[in-house]
Amino acid sequence: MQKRAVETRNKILAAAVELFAAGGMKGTGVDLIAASAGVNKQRIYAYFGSKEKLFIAALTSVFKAAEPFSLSMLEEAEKHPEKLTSILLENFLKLHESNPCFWRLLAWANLENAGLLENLSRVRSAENDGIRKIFIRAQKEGFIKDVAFEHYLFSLLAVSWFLKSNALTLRSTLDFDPCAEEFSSGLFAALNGVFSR
Amino acid sequence: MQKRAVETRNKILAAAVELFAAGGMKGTGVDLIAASAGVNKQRIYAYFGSKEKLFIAALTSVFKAAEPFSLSMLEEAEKHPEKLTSILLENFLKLHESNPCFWRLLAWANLENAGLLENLSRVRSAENDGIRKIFIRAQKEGFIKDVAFEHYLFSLLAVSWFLKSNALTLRSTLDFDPCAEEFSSGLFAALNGVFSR
DNA sequence: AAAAAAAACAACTGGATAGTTGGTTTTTGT
DNA sequence: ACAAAAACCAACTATCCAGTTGTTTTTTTT
Repeated sequence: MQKRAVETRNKILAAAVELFAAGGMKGTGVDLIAASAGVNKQRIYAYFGSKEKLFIAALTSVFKAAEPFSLSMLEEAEKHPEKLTSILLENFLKLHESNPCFWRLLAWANLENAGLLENLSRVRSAENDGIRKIFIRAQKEGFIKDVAFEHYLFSLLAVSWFLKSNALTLRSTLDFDPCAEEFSSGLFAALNGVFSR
Repeated sequence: MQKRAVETRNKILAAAVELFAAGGMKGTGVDLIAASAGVNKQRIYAYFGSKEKLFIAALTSVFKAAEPFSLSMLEEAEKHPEKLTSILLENFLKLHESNPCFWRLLAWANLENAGLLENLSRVRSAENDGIRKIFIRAQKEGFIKDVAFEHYLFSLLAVSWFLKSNALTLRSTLDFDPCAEEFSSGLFAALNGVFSR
């Protein structure tokens, strides 16, 4: 594949990420993606085969884009194991905010394309292993309560996810505003507290 | 409106809840809903006006259906304030499992129809006030750590939601299985622990 | 400069689907 | 029994959209 081909492929992928994140798979037309990428329609079929395959490509693409983030996070956590919980939460949230397509694409996939999620493989398992090591060290050094790593990680992922995915519903259902910056910072501090010994 | 009319209206609503939960709004045809309800198509337009209005009706319907659940939960928590955390978590999860359309419809709405969520009003704020009272009592009696109620409730809602909404993605991303029953029970016990004094 | 790859243009197929319309039948209240 | 409400049937419009095809133009490689 020539350079130009790679470029147009990337243009398509970028547009697909953006538009699929906004409208989901059923809600986004192939013609729209082509137009938005400034590319002819058949290029999509030439490079991706079908709308569904393009969606999968978009999904794995945002997954990979989220990786480099985690390295700097691990370094920071290594230096301050006593703040592990809030460091993780803040970075998960930052990841969501710097890459707004991530949670939406993932949420769409969970609803629309439950079947094709198995192919995602465990891209992130390396990162999770990194977190686990620090977690165990922090636990041994007495900074963190005696809970299983799985339960710990799951809770933090859940909180940061929920903060983004259900903000709208919660705002109208609860009597406090989870979108406010002071809410998330307070929440992170509180969780850091409860997980500390 | 006569009895029969109410019945067909309900048949339509029930089918809509089921099908919209499965396929979302864009992914579910009006003809399909009509067929599944065993009802003629125009009845839908006669009683609901449009597909979108039917969706809103379906959404508010599952919201109301989730209410009676919370009363028995509050009674249970009242008796065992020291187990408040796991009681809440178990009941949130039970609510999701006994009403599988709830989280899916809500998730669809968060993605597809962000705009129309404001009308949901605070159906559940009464329940939340009930939980808050017990929480504060449990805190005064020394069962629960010194965290704000908002942060506490939010974390529990997040965990129980995440358990359902992202089960598929997590299964292929993490190296443990959040769908397993022993995972959720372990998780609940762990959280009950960390929030206890 | 010629061959090959990449991309564009444009029109088309076929299927699905929201919402409408007009006429007929069944059920229900009185 | 009769009138009104409820429901059915069925065809129709208009539109949108995934995927295809054939042809022509541009770019790259050699």
